[in-house]
Amino acid sequence: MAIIVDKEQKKKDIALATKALILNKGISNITIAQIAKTAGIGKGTVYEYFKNKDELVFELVEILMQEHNEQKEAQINKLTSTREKVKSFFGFFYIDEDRELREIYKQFTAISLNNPDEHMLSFQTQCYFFYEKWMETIIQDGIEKKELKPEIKDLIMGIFAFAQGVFIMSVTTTAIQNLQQKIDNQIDMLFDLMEER
Amino acid sequence: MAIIVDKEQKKKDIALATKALILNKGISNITIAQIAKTAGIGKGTVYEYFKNKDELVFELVEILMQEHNEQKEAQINKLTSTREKVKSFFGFFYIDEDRELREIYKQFTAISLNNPDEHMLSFQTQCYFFYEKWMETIIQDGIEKKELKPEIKDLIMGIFAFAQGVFIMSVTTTAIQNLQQKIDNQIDMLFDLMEER
DNA sequence: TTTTCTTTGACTGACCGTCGTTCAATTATT
DNA sequence: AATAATTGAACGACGGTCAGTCAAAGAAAA
Repeated sequence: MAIIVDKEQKKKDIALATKALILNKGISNITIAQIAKTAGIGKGTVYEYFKNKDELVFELVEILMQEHNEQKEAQINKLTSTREKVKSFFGFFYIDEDRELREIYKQFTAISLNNPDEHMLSFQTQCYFFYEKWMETIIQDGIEKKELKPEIKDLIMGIFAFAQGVFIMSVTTTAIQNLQQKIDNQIDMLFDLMEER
Repeated sequence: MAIIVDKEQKKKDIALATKALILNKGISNITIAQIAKTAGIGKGTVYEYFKNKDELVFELVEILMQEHNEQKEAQINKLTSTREKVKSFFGFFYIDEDRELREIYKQFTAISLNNPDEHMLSFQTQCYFFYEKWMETIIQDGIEKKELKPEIKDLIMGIFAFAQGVFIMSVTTTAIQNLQQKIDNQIDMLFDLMEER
């Protein structure tokens, strides 16, 4: 046999090595040559691990989202009120700590809109159901603690789409001045309607 | 003197000539050479009217959105109930007649996410405020007719973001089975809460 | 008025530089 | 020796540029 490298690990290493570059310039303004140089490898090697530039962003999204989910779960577990848990969850779209993932997510969304690639599509679908399930457990907990009316279930997933939509607007227009306020308001309105008193 | 062409008109002509191509293949999978050939002009001429490929999509969005707004306004004016007016408004995201604009809008959103170009940003911002104002007049009318409680004003713009978000999800995942149902449901829930009885 | 000259804007495609992608050669390891 | 991994030169496709061509139309001359 010969050298055996952990392909998955090296893929991650390359992606992480170019993270800063991608965050600062955007994947569409970077060349493969730059990527290779930054990662300290040859241009051809990039293609051993990635089909194309877009896949680099995909890999980064997967890595950062993994990290993010773990951190967020720990954060949310510290909270007691369901309202605060939900706000923390959607904090992704505005809190400073998540800025990097948010930037990558933005670029990833642009890629997804252009090329409905098989892998990316199924990944995004998995994410959707993962977050849906997660949110359900948070809400179910609130219902069982008699904090919330059961009808909230029908409405909570709407916040998902709302947050995503207003985030896109905040990037593509100059009309959204305070993203946090917009999202928190929506959550507050929902909870004001759905809290047991 | 020499030939004077209506630059604005010719720009529109070129954009419309390549509409089908852009709709079918997506702007990122088309070459300038193809565009020129399809429009029956030289490659250099394309650059007389457009800075780059992205601007072609921008031009198409402007043209089709103009048309769309006029048609939609006529449609909405035929309706009487505020709920139906709002549903018709957001029908943009799912009705078959708007498929072309929707496809272009999708590509335009991807472009906007990548390059926060000055002109596009201000165009999107204008659109945002235009639609906001339009929606306000529809809602105000409903309030004056005692169909709706005034509090609906705080909630209606949320539907905008929601619809945009769920539309993006319907493109980037396979989780959204029935977009129309999702949007109509949200509108119905809002109106059920906000109708005077 | 007719003819010729001059100017101008529109248009073009050959050309250039860049960049994504490939692959034959090389290196490293067992 | 055999195999895995790496590499960067080479290739080809594409976006964008620009020097030159052309047709229209006013200006000048006859």
